[in-house]
Amino acid sequence: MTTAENQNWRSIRDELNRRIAKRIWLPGELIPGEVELAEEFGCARATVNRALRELASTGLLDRRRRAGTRVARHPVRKATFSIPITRIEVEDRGAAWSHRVLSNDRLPAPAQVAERLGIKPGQDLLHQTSVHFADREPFVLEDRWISIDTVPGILDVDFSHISANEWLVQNVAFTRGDFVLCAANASRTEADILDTKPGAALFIVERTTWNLDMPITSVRLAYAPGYQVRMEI
Amino acid sequence: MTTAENQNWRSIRDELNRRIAKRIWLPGELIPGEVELAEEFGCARATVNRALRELASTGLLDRRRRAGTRVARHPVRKATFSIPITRIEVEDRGAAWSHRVLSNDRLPAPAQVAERLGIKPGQDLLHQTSVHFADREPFVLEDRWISIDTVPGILDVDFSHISANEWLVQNVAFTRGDFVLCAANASRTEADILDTKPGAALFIVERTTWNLDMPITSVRLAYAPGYQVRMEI
DNA sequence: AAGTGGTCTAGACCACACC
DNA sequence: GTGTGGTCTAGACCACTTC
Repeated sequence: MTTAENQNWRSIRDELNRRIAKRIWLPGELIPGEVELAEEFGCARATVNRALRELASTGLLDRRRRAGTRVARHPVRKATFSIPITRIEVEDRGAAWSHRVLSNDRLPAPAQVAERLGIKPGQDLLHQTSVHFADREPFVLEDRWISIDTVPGILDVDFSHISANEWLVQNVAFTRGDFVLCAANASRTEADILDTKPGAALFIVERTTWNLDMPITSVRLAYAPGYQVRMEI
Repeated sequence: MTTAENQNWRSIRDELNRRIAKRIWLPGELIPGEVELAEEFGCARATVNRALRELASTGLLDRRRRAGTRVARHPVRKATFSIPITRIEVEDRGAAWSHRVLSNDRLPAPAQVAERLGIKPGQDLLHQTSVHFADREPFVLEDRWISIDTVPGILDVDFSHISANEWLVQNVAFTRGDFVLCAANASRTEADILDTKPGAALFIVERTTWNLDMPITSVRLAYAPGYQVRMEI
């Protein structure tokens, strides 16, 4: 019965994955329990558990106490989407990064921004707009609101060499973030800044982050045409 | 030293997360080893290991043998991006789903499609274009190439009630996928189909999937204006 | 060489969900 | 009640990396 000893959890995961891929186990089907699989693979139950947990975390299996483990009927697979520092994102593309601050003002929070951050409208925030460049070509336009309450140090930062993005990432940890991805036509102003035509399709990322329920920043990133996000599963 | 017994790995994870968020441990700093943390929390090393592994998997910690565990300097955090069945995506928005097949032809693979799928140009594929509707409003335009070799059954499917998307998800497991997200201006044809104006900014998803190195399908999804992808960390 | 994380074991008890 | 997964333990050996 034991066909292979010295299995590690990865090889067990791969074998179970194969059985799902090859439809040896059909969607919705109950698969053997941890104890039975441990016997089959000649390993401890904890090792099988590790493999099953990984597959469940990618959406391939549904696990419930008492009910057992089933192959997911609607395999809503999950891909990871990473949030890099813009400077590093540019440099990873083999380009030289630079940036320019367009505006930097203390302003009361507009209603929409206050709602996103979960604060009272009118609270003092730092509003900054800036452009990041890749080899002198506009790369992304950043429109950012920062909570002065949470991040008082932001008022003393010299933004000539470090962007608000990178300063925040390095100086303020965040525990929670909301993200919205969408597409939008460039306004005249955006087109001018990004060196494109009004109406050009821009990839937009809106990101709001908190640190333990303290709002940090809400930012809208408008990427120059041609920008792509790549992911793998 | 032991401040709390009966800790589970989640509470240990949360406590370590708090120390990172509060900058008790600074970015780049070496944190105590597993043995030491296990003593502090009064639990087994494996329990601490579980908590540390979770934090490392979200990008908050960098772990290396011999070198120890450090707080990530550039916390490239990861969000999960799920790949739903379009029908379910529409219904989750409280709308009624329907779809219409615009074309369905056996064609030799164009070079670009062949390259994406990793097959020889000219190989026979099924090319299908279709529109999904949400409450009779165009939702997404789908341009799909399917490998007949890998999925011969696709030729016998009645697409009047099930979309290729859903049929494939339910009938062909996939083990690997590439995704590209970007924005594009609607062509005249796309605008007509999606009931918008030429030039409108469309959110584009290009997705290619394989099952154990057998190519399944490559699809380009052009979402009607207003579409957003939401994620949380 | 030595210290760190990576993994595995054998066993145990618990929580939950279905009976 | 009862069976399943969820978690924990105490110990062990291994793999990798830095010294």
